[in-house]
Amino acid sequence: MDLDAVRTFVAVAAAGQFQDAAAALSITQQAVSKRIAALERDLEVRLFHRTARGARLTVDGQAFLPHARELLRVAARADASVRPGRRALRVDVHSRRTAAGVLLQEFHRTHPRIELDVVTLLDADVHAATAAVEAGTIDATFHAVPLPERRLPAGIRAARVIDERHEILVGPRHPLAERRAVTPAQLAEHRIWMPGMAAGTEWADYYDELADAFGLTIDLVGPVFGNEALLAEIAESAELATLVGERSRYLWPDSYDLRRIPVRDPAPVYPMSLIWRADNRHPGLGALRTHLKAAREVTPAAKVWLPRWTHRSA
Amino acid sequence: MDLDAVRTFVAVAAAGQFQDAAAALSITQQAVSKRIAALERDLEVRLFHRTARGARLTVDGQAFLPHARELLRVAARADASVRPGRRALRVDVHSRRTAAGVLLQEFHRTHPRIELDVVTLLDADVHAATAAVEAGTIDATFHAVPLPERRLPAGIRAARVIDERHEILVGPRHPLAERRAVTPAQLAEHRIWMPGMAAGTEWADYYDELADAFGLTIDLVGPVFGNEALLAEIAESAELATLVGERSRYLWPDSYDLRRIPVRDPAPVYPMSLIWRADNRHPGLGALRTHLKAAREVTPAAKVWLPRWTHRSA
DNA sequence: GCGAGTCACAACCGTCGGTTGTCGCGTAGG
DNA sequence: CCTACGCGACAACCGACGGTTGTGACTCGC
Repeated sequence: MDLDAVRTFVAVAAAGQFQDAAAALSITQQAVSKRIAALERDLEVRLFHRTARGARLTVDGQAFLPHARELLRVAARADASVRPGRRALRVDVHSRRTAAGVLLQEFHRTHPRIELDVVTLLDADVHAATAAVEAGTIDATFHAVPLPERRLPAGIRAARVIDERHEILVGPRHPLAERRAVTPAQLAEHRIWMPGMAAGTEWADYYDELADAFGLTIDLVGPVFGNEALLAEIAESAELATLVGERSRYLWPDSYDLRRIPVRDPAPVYPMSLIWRADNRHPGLGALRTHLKAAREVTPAAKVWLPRWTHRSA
Repeated sequence: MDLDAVRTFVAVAAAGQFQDAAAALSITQQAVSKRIAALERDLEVRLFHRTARGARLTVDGQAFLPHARELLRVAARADASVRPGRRALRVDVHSRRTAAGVLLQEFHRTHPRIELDVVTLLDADVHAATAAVEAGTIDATFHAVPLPERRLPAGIRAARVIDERHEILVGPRHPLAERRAVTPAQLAEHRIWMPGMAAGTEWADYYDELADAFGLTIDLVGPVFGNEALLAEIAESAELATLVGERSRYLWPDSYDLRRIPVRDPAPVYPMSLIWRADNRHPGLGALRTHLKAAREVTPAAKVWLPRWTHRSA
C-alpha cells in the first residue's frame, strides 16, 4: 500500500471526481486514474463507482475512507515527530513508570493537541542529559539538579517541578505490612533492597545519603532479573522491602499481594527539576512548564528530608 | 514517506543491524541500506548510528519508532478493512446518531479487538440492504423487517434486537415543555414536524401509521436544512415538536434549550432487526449478535404500540 | 444528435529501487 | 602491532514503476 495512493484516494473521495482531485494534487487525471487503479489492484477491491459524472465511493471505499484518513494523520504525526524545525516536543525521562513519566502521560491526556515524544537517553546522567538539551536533540529532561557548585551551562534553565515522596513496597508477611505509614527511623531495623542501582548514579547517591542520615540498610547491589522478579521476591519475603516513588506505577498481577506504605515524618523527597534551553521557543514547552507548575504538590518544608547535594531553588 | 521504508526501519530497529533485517525482509543488505538512507533523507534526520557492530537508534530514531509502529498498525487495519476474505466486520446503519449507531459504538468500545466498519448504504431500504447482505458487500444491517408476506430470502436471518421507544423534542416555550412524560393521545393536539422523511420509506410508513392510530398530525414534508437548523427551529417555536429515538444522540450547542420528553402509555416502538447471512462465519458477527441480545431492553408488550407491518418474531 | 464532460487505455520516458560487486572502517584476536 | 572478519556504504547496472501526452469510449443534457 502506497501512501501517495492513499492520499489520492482521499482526495478523490473528497472531490467526487478524478479531475478535480488531480488538479488539487497537481498531477494529471491519468495519473490519478493509475494510482487509484493500483490501489484497487493492491487491495483486491473496487473503491469507486466510475460514472460519467465522476466517481462515487463503493461500500468498500466507504469502509476504507476513515482508515485512509487515520493513516494519513498518523503519517503526519510520525513525520512531525522528527522533522527538524517543527518536530514534536521531545522530553527525556529516566523511566515512564516513575513520577515524571506519569506526569507526562497526564500532560498528554490534557493536551492532546501537542505532539509529544517521550524518549529515554541511554546511560545519561544530569550532565549528559543537559548536554543533549543544549545540543537541541531533546527539548527537556527531568533530573535532580546538583547544587550550583557546578552551575548550569549558560542558556540552560531549570525549575523544581516534582517533589517525589516515597512509599515502601512490602509483602503481606512483612512486619510493617499493616502500618498506615512508617517513619524513616522505623525502617532502620529492616532491610531495604534496591537491585540494579549502579553505584555513582544520582539515584544511588540519593539512597546512600538517605541510608546515612537515618542509619538504614539499603542494598543497592544484586542481580537484576527485571521488575517482575523483584516484585515476586518482595511479595514472598517477610523481610525484604523496596522503596518506590509515591506516584510511580508498577503494574503487577493480582496474584501478588503487595502493599504500598507511605514514608513520613520526615518524608524523604527526591527533588526533580525540568531542564530546558532558555531560547527554546517550542510552544509545547511553555504548556508543559505551566502544567507541571500547576500539578506540583508542595509538602511543608519541616516535614521533608532532602539530600544535601541538590539544587534548592524553586 | 514510504511504508516499505518504515517497515524496514522497524525491522532494523528490532534486529539491531542491517544484515539481519535484510534477511528477515528477504532483500539484500544494500537494499536495506538504501531504504534507510532514503527515509533519513526524506525526514531530514539521522535515524541510526552506524557502527562496526550494527546500527543503534539515535534519539530521533527512538522518537520515531513508536510512530512508525503505529503507522504500520494503522496500515494493517486499513488493509484489513477491505481485504476480501478477512476484512473487518461491516455493518450498515441508516444513521450513526440513532439507536443502532449508538449500540454499535458501544459494541466497539467493549470489543476493541474486533475490527469494525460502520457504513451507510445510500438510498437503501430493507430490500436493498438485504440484497447487499446477500451479496456479501456488508455483513449485517439494521432494519425493521416487514411481515413475512414477503419472506426473507433463503439463507438470510433476522433477529429483533432493538425496540426503540421515542421522545419528543421541544423548546422551552412549548406547552408540553414541563411534562415528565406524554402519551401519544396527548400529542394529537400538537403539531409534530419531521422534515426530510421521504414518502415511501420505512420510517415515513411508520410515522403515517402512528399518526393514523392516534389521530396525530405528523408533518413529514418541508425543506431540509440539516439537523442544526431543525433543532434551532424547534428550540424557538412554541408549537413545533419533533420525535426522536430514545437512544439517539443529537448534539446541539448549549445555547439551544431543548427538552426530551418520553412518550409512554403506550410507548410507540420502532422494532429493528439485525439482518445477516446464515452462512457468514465472520467471528465478529457472533460477538455482535451476543452483544445486542444482552443489550436489548424489552418493554412489556401491554405498554407498547407496534406498527402492524413489521415482523413480529423475536 | 452532438458537444461537453467523465474515466480508461496506449505509448513513451525518466526515475527509482532492486541486484551484484567492491571498498573503507572499526573491532577483535593472534 | 598487524591482520582477519564483519559491518555498512558506494558504484554500476537493469528492470519496473509512475509520471506525462494523446486518444478513445461512454454518458448525460441541451
